[in-house]
Formats: sequence, structure tokens, C-alpha cells
Amino acid sequence: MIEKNYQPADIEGRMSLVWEDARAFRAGRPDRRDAKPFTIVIPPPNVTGSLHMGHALNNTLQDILCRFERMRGRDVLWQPGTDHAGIATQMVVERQLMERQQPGRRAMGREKFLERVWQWKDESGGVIINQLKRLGASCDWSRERFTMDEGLSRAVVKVFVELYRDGLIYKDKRLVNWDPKLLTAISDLEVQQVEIKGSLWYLRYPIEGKTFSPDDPKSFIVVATTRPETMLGDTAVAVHPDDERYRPLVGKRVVLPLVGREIPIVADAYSDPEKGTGAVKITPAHDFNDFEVGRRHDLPQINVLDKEGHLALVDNEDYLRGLPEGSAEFAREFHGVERFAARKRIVERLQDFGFLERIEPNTHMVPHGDRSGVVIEPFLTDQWYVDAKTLAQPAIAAVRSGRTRFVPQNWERTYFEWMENIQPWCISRQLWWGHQIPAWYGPDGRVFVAETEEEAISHALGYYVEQEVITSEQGREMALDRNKREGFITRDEDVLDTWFSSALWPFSTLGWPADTPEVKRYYPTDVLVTGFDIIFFWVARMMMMGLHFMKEAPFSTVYIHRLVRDEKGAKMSKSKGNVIDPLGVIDEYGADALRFALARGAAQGHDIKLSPQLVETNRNFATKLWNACRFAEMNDCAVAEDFEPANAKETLNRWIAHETARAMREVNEALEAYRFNDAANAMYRFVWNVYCDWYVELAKPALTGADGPAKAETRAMVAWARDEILKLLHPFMPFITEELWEVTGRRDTLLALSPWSVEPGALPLDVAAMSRDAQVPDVLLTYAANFADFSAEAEIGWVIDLITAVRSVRAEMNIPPATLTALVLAGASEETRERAPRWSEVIRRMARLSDISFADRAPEGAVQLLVRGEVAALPLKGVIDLAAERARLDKEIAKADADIKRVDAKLANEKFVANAPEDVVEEEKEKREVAVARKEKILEARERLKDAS
RNA sequence: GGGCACGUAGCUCAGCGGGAGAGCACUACCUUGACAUGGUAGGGGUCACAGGUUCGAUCCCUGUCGUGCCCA
Repeated sequence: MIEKNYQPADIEGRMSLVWEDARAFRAGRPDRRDAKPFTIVIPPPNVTGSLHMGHALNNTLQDILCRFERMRGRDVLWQPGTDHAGIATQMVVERQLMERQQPGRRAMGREKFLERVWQWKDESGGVIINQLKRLGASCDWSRERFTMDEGLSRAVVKVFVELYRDGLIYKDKRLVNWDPKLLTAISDLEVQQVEIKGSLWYLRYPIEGKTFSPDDPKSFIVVATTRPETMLGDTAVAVHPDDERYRPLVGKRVVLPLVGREIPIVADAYSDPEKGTGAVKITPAHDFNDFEVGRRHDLPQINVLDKEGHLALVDNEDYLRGLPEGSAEFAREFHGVERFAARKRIVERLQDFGFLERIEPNTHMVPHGDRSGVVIEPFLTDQWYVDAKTLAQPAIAAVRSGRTRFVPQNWERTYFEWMENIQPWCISRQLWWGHQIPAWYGPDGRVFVAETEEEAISHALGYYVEQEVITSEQGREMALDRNKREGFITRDEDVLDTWFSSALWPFSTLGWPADTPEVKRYYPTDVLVTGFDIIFFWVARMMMMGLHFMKEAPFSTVYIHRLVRDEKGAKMSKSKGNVIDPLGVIDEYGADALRFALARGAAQGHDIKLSPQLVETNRNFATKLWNACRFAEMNDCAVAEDFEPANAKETLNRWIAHETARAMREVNEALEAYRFNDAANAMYRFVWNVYCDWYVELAKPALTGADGPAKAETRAMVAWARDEILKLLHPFMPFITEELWEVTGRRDTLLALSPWSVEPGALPLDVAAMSRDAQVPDVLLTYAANFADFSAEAEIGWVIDLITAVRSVRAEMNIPPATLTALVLAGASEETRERAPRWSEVIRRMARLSDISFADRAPEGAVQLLVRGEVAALPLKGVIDLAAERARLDKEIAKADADIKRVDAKLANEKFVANAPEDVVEEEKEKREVAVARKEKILEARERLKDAS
């Protein structure tokens, strides 16, 4: 029994358990051993995360694909899991410690702190997984993985070691993006450029050998800078080689104000003559461009900041080298000053001595850390890098050759653009939570990279014995006795960028580096579904790692979806307060409603605008489906065992079979092309506007009439079409369809595991064309021919048109629904005379008619309608306003005239007749004939009206 | 500055070479035997603008204006 009211909350809770008990989503089910696998890896959400609309969309789309393919018989693996999210998680736990006024991370020490993070993960890390289950995600939950679990960590170590041995990972001292708040390096991608209204300071650098005077422009060179505080680390001034103004100065030296360091004026094309003064200060240790200039001119790199962004001058050998007497005092004065305070004080000091020429307002881009929000400091440190340029080559080739394609395709351009200009990937992070880098340092700082400490020590001992740093006797003792080698090598403190482990996700989750059956069966995956914001972070890196280690691209298709926005199109954000919480919406309207709303909006290349009201609309659709199924149940509709829809005799039943086949085709084609919105909208229309509005209504007479073959067939067909609807909708609305499937019949299997329908839709429904194609098997030809039932379409189409026309004119004439009118079919054809009695009951009910009769001509003063070229008359003499009816007909005539005129204009155009394809010309001629016939009939009707008055 | 999109009904969007479409909102009417979380009907658009290609342009091309995003 179907409950009277649709209550999503009850159904969804129960169905989750049903699926779980049946292990419905397990990959490798015995019954699918021979099936083709279908694999998707979930973009692993952060363990710290909770489900937001972006997740809801992303996972709804993946689930639609997985359920679709599962029903199509594939052995589906949707691999779930979570990401350890280095910085984010470490921050969450640190914040928690602070809130609870417990000792901080550093006070705790690394080991204790990590224990604490794991504890947090065990308690809170499962939240998002449960939320995904509430959404209906059909992941194989038994295979859930975590980027820091044992197996995945093994993969990370192996990859690091192999890439190191291949020379694709290396350690280098260069400028990195340094986050002075989080005290770690971050990658280029984690840096956000923010437009800042700042200033451009024009500084006078005195030329060596001249007496500096602010009034004597010959005694100095003016440089413009946005970061005056870094001038303490300047090691040159650069001018453009072609810049005539400065040519005589190249090769000369300037004396750095306040500092006293003598630095050269160099010619370098980096300096832009149009910008500022055309002369720029060069600070190789604090600016990426200056770093390159410094390399070209062999300039020293002087770092004047510490890790927290404070000036570090005292005991700074690089800074103090070669400075004149008395500079130590200045160093002491400014040592330890925070960078922005230092900026202010240095500018003041420069001004005091006449070195500041002027200040201009200047808007420019300033790098910020995406996690910390503070200004990023280009900082000279030792870090580990991946040679991304080398790894990118096969990844570019895979997309170029089409082995991996992007949907929509225009993302390929973005991908190529980035991949072709890829920079070395900084992978070391000065954090504790993450995969610690498998590198150890010997007493002299030499690096030993190995999968385990044992392996590292053996390499180290071998090396140092060979180098005669230790004797072979010492080496042997240390190898045997753990205590004796204590502290001989020390492990690198840093951990890897979180994205390093996510890059391995498509194969590490399958058990790699072990040679598991899963790796063989499920790699490469079929499709990756993700947002454009992580193409670089994640997609590109999976491509690189997958191709390098598996020799095959990790997925054949990358489907890129867009953002979910609020109803006004604004990005959802906590600060704007316009965030729609998916769980709140699920509580109120059900997961199916949310999923369907998202799917219907998921047009390629478009953001999705979502409002609670939109979800409500889709909940209403679910209710409609619910009630349609109740109707079927109340009328004892069930699919008989030997029922074959293609053999239906009743016209109406043949018609709905045809329409159902069309819906199947639409859904199949749309989903195969990743057009989720087209598939969902096709079902929305089919269920509501075809099945409910017309089929069910037109079927009522048969269902409530006398028993017999027609009634039996109609009952079966109502049930058959319902079952097809449940199947076709299941990928989008899994809960309600599974529930209805269960309660509406004796089922062999869960709907989630039911076979997708035979696919007449996979064939063109142009039967004539099909029969010419020798490739099409006879069985399918028969099937398609039976479904493409044009005669049924003609008859039911006539019924629908007639009812619609009568309703329309009744509304226009303000005839209240309670008033029943008679209908006279005037001059009806043989066909119509046959059809009308068959449909008289429904037509009367739906069009509010008292009686249907035939006549040669429409009665006097009747309202006359044209239905498929024939006149249907409502004898309403005395009821209606004749003048209004005349006006209505005049409008109709005018419309027909306009049509005729338009076509005539075309046909009169010789060039049109000569150039347009024959069938188009033919079509126009037909249109004209139809319009002319129409006009004649209406003219006749108008004449009859004249007679009446 | 470079790149990618997008301007179609009040809103959200579909259509993408041959008669302007859907959903929501709006208006009017209706408790009819699955459903008022419903039914029926209706109003509403020089398809951003200007050129070009074409027998024919909302659709293809160019430009302009406007909007959004990504990268420097």
C-alpha cells in the first residue's frame, strides 16, 4: 500500500538501510563478475568538511552516472573517501586546543599533537561521509579510504622515492611563496592575487662619487617601488638597456640609503621604461622577478626578513657584509620590526634624509595565502620540488590525442594553457599533519631518500664508510645496534603538500603499489566529475601521476561542472549570509527534490542558480509522481507476466508505449552526453505533461469500465509505463523511486540493481531509415516499429487537440466549469466519426461537455473551432456574445492571413525557390495550403455566425 | 593585458540556419472520483546593439556595449 502522503524523511532513512543491507553498491558483486566495470573516484572531501551545495551537486551528478550505469548492467565502483587536508585540519585542531585553553601545538610536541589530530579525525572525520549517504550517494562504502591511511601512505612514499630516483623530485634553494602566519611554504596555486590600493614610493638613490643633494638631480637616480621596506636587501638598480636616459649610468654604482651598501646599476630588459621612473630597485631575496634579474647579473641575495616577516638584521651576515662603520646601530634599531611597521618607519627615515621624492597612489596585485589570508612573502628557503614540466608532457599529450577528453571541451584550452607554462611544484610544507617526507640527513647534511628509515640508514652507513667518515667497524656496529646509530641520521621534518597524495587517488585507493585485482579491473577510471576550480590543483596532477606510474591516463573523461549560486546569481558565502545548507533543504523537502533541482539546472557551462523555492517545485514533482503511482495502485494496475507493450492493441496504450520509448531515448542520449539537465527535464515533462496530464486521464474510462481485454491491457500498460518511469527516474530520485518500486509490485530485485529498459531509444525511431540499414536486427526493428506508432499518435493527438480547443474557448467565453455544453462535430470525416464514440466519455468529462453529436453543418450561432482541419461547434446561441465571437474569428482570420502572406512572400522570391532545399520549399507550400484551408473554414464559420444574427 | 563564457518573457534558462519555447512568478476560474504539494485557461519577448555572410539569421562571422570567471 502506498501511503496517502509523500513523506521523504521516512522513505529516505529506510531506503538507506535497505541498500546497505543488500550491499547494493558493492563493486565486484558476484552477479556482475563478467560485467564491464564502470569506475568513478569521488573527489575526496576534506575530513574537516561538511556537506555544502557544491558537494551536493558534484556528488549528485556522480551518483546519477553510477546508478545509470549500474542499472545498465555495469560493475560499478564508485570509490569514496576523504582527504587529510593538511593545513585545514591542523588549523581546526589547533583552534580547538586554543578554545579549550589547552597547551598549543608547539608546547605539546609533534608526536602528541599528531595523536590529537588522529583522535579528532576518529571522532569528527566521519561527518561528511554520513552526509553523503543522506544525499543518496551510491558509493561502495565498504571501500572507503583516507589519504593518510596505511595503504595510501605506502603509495605516497613509493611515489616520492621513485620520482626522487628518477630525478623528478629534487631539493632546491629558491624563492617560495612563504606564509608568515602559518609559517610554511605554499604552492603557486594556493596564492591568491588580490587587488590592493597601495602606494608607489619614489626613492632617491645617491650615485657613488657625487655629493648627494635632493636639489641636484644629477646626484641620484630615482627608483619607484611598492615595497620600500625591502630596500634593505637591494643589491642592484636596473634600467632598460635601450633607455637613453640612463645609458651613461649603467655600470656605475649607487649607495643604498640608510644602509650604505654600494650596489651596481645594471641594464636589464625586465625594467620597464614606461613604468615609474624606468629604474627599479632589485631585491633578489624578496621578489620573484628580482630573483631572476639577480641570477642574470650574478647579484647577491640578501634576505632581510625572518620567517614571521620581521626584519632580521642583527647577526645577518649577508646583510652586514661590506657595510660601513656605524651600520650595526641601524641594524639594532630596526631588528625585529614587523614588516608593515618597518615599511612605515623606513619611509619616514628616508624622508628625513631627503631620499623620498614623492608618493603616488597605486593599485596593484598583492599575493595572499588562500588559507591564512595574510600577505605572502617571497622567501628564500630550501624546499622540495617536483619537476612538473617533465611530468606534464605525457599529460598534455593524453588530452591532445583525445585519450582523455574534457566535457565541455573548452576546458581543454585552460588545461593546455596551464600545463604548457607549468612551474616547478613546491611540495614540502612546514606542517606536522601530513605525510612526512621520506628523506633523512646524515651528519654532513647529505640526503638519503628511502622508503623506510632502515633503508635510509643502510644507505647512509654504506656511504659514510666508503667516504671514511666512519670505519667499517663502526658502520657494522651501528647497523646492528639501534642505540649506537641514534641521532646519526635525522628525518626531514617537513610533510608533503596534501595534493601530492590526492594526485595518486585513482590508483592508490585501489591498493597500488600492491598488484591487486582491483587495480587491474578498475583502473583507469571512466569519468572524473569535478568543478573547474580544481583542474590545476587536482585533475592536472592526477593526470601527471597516473600517466607516470600507471602508464595510462587515470580517466577517459573529465566532466567539469559549474558553481551553485543563490537565486540572484551571487556566490554563496557565509559572510553574505546567502548559503543554502543542503542538509536543511533535505530535511525540509527531501534529498530527491534537491537532487532533481540540481540535475535540472546542471546545464553544461552554466552556473546553477538555486533557491529553496526551486527545491520545493521539485518536491512537488515528487508528490505528483507519488500520486500517479497511488492512482495506478487504486486501479489494480499491475504488469502481467506475459505482458508485452509492443503488442498492445488499444490505441491509447500504443500511444503511451510510443511516448515512453521516446522518453527512454531522450534520457539515454542526454546522459551519454553528460547533459544532465536535458535528461531530467525530459523526465519532468514526460511524467507530468504526458503520463499524468493525458495518459492517466484518457485511461480512466477503460480502467473504471467493464472488465475485458481492453481494461486488462490498460491496467498492465499503466503499470508498465509506471515501472519504466521509476527506472528512468531512479538515477535522479533514488529514494522515492526505490520506495515506490518496492510497494507497487512483487520485485525480483531492488530498483537500484534492476536492469535498465530495452533500448528502443538507442535506435533512431525513423523506422523507414532503420529498415534500410542492414545492421539493425529484425527484432529491434519490430520493436521500434511498434513503438513508433504514428497512427496512435494521430488519434490521441486529435483527442488532445479537441479537448484543448474546447477548454480554451470555454475559458475565453467565460463559461463556468459547472455549465456543460454540447459539442457538434460538423462535416466530420469517416475517421472522426469512428474516433469520437471511442473517446466520447473522456472528451465529455475533460472538456465539460453534455453531449457529442454529428451534423453536416455547424448549428446557427455556434462557436466554431478548428481541430485538425475539421469544425467542432459549440451551440451556444444566446449564451455567448456574438460580437465577441465575431471578433475572435476575425482575429483567427487575420492570423491565417498573416501566415499566408509570409509564405507567399517567400515563394514569390525567385532566389528562395531556386536556392532553398527542395523539401524546405515543399514544406512552405504545404504550410500555405494548410493556412488557406484554415482560413476558408473560419470564413465559413463567420458566415454562419452572420446568419445567426 | 591574455584567455573562457554569457546577454532570448518579470526571474531562471532551453533553442542555435527555414513558423519565438519551458519552468517559476503573475492573472482569472475550479475542491472533477491519484494529486490544492492539485487542475484549466490566459497575458507577457524589435531573441543587447551595429554591420556582414545567406534566398532566409535569435542561431554563423566581425565589431561595439554590458556582465561574470580564470590567468598575468
